[in-house]
Amino acid sequence: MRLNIGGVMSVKHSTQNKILDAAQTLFAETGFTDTSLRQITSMAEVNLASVNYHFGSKKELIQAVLQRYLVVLMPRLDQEFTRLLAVQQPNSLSQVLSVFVKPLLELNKVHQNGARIFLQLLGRGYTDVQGHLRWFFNHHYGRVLDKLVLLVQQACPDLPPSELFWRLHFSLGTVVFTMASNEALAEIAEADFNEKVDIEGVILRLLPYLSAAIAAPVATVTQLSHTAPAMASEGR
Amino acid sequence: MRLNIGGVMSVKHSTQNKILDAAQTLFAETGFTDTSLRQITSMAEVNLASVNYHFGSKKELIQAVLQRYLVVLMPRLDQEFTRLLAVQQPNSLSQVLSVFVKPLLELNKVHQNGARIFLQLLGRGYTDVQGHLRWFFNHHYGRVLDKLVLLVQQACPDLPPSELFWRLHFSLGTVVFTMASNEALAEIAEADFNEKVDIEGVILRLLPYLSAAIAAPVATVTQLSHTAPAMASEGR
DNA sequence: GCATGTTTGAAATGTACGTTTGAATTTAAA
DNA sequence: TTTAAATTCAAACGTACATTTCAAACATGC
Repeated sequence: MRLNIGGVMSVKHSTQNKILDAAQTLFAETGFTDTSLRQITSMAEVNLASVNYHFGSKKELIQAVLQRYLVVLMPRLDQEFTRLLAVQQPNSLSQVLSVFVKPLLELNKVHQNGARIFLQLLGRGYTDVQGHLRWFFNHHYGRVLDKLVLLVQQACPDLPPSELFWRLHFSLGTVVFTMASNEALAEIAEADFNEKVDIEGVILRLLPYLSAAIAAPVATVTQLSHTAPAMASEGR
Repeated sequence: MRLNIGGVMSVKHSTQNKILDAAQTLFAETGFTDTSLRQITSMAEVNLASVNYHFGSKKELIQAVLQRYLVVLMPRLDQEFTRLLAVQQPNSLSQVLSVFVKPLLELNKVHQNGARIFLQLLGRGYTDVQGHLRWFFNHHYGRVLDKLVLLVQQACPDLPPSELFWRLHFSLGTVVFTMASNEALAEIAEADFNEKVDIEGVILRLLPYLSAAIAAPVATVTQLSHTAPAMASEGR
């Protein structure tokens, strides 16, 4: 297993990269388990065995596809979070969420449509039952996300920690699902509203939605009992 | 293929129902494609061939699993929507969203933990690439959801239709993703916050979040250009 | 230009899947 | 009790999959 540095063939069109390019496209479209190595290698026009030769297994190929983007994105995000944490005044929620925009869109430099593809892959990673991906992600990048939680906590001091936990996961769901079904949604939007929406358009639509959602007033017991017959153990 | 009405064996423990019960559990946990008929039939303690005998194919089994809940839920929702549409004053957004709570929780009468299982299945149906499910759903229940769109439109008259389209799908993502990963989330919540949360608790936490999100102020061009370098074609 | 390590190629291996088959068994009506 | 239909059962079928194998082709350093 060699890395082909300075070989006659450019790194861009090496077998490894042809595999990664085909894999990310098919993974984003169809999901990890529903994409076979045969589809990948035939789209990449390489031999079936080369996947196992270069990456070891399908599992490791999936991780390699994600790593291409994560090694660019996460340090950028970490840097932004650290910067925001350093300022004296706590940042507003929309300020905090806005720092995602640039680093995400810069993934387009990693690969054409990199931002869209990465977010779709992220969606697949969470909804396909890829246990190893959850571990992989938390193990490598858990620290970075802790900073995000801290920032949101500072922006919404009235939000109980458990409520914040749920709302951040609600928000993750919003993003991840939107990106997983991005293709279908964009098609409908164009057909019904004659509105061409790219990944940047979607991200910018998400920001005010998520800002308002995360900072929403916490429901009180009396409010809730108006709308539902029984109550969960709220006042613990 | 017979229907076993009034036989000596109660309908509840008929082969068909044993299959449906095992299938819904495994489908909700692992997804449709990642659950094999062999897993289902061995959990249900029935013969492998009985799935194809009673349901025809795996595809039709998936639809039958969902139908058990949809035939109960959708008429109830339709009734609630129609009622709200009949009143003179437009309803508030939280009023509109609240009508989901009761019908959803009544799915617990269909089966133990029916509400949770149904919502998990719904999530799987949207994230697994089951094209036939999208068709099946729209074909049978598209009319009901049109009423929901109308209600939200009345509750948020300032929201442009295309923005409402996106926000409703964002919200669908929130719900669907939350339910798909409900198990993991509930575990973390209990470990980190010593907080036992059932499906009702999650639904009630979702309501204020979604209300605020859908009704969020629409970002203006000037607001957006502060947070991002380039602009999508917003003022179409 | 030879030798060595790297990469590709075609074929085969073993496993798991959805589905089908046909005989055996159970059920319920006559 | 007889009889015909409905259901269950074990086994097999054909297909698709990830992975392995090993020989051929290739590149690279001496």
